[in-house]
Amino acid sequence: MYIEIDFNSDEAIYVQLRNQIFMAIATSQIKEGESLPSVRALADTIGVNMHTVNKAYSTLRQDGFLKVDRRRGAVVAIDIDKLTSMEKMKAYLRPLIARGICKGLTQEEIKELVDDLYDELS
Amino acid sequence: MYIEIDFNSDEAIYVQLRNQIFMAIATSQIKEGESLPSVRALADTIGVNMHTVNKAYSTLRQDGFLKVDRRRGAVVAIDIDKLTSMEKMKAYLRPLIARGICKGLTQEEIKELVDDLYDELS
DNA sequence: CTAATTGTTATACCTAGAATATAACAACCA
DNA sequence: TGGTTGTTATATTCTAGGTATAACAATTAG
Repeated sequence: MYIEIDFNSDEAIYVQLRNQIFMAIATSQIKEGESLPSVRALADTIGVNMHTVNKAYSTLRQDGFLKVDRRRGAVVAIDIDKLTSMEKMKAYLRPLIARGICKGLTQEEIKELVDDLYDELS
Repeated sequence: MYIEIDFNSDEAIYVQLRNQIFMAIATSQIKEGESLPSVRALADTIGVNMHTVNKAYSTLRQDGFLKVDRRRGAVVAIDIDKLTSMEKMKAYLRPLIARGICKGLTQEEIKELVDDLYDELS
């Protein structure tokens, strides 16, 4: 798993980490049932504190992307709840779409971006 | 202009404010060339500090949504730069799409959400 | 059995950002 | 002239992010 953190970004490290894990799962670099590195190991390789990685893992567990097993560590286990996922996605999307409309982006242009990203990420 | 702030949200007030102004412009509640309330007036009506509103206005100006005129205040003036807008949108969208793919959302389902939101916001 | 590693929790500390509170400035307008 | 505009400056409080140790029970490897 290739993780790259931008320490000069205004985005929190644990958020960057979370997003990269999203992308790794989406692109099947990590698959359902496979284990992620231990919090200490990953923290060591990317050069951050153990608790920063733990926070990323904890939020991923809470949002239904991981399950933590004593013997296997953090295992990818997606909790599929389409209704909730759609609602969350809609809430996240709303201000972005509004921003795009203000900037004159058309419905088709935005959906082309979705197509591009969907291809890039799966 | 109807602004509603959730003081218990983990989202910064100036970000909520920015997003609601996006939505107000997208839905034509405020139109190109029209003025927004003064920083002091808006701060007073929603019950926050003047600088919080000023920060929202400043970022909107910097991102090309407003222009500030001494005599007319903050005026809606969209700086259209489609290439930059598309790139920004793509960067914002990427982790969201990745998250959706992980949760099993299909390309069509995501584009339906875009359709719904585009209708809702224009 | 022992030693090392696992996730987890707790505590303490530092820093940066968010928000508030005043205050002042020049420019504008009634 | 007096009030309002956007803007800037300074100071304070509070919270979140990140780091640093430390300890715990459970598991695993030697």
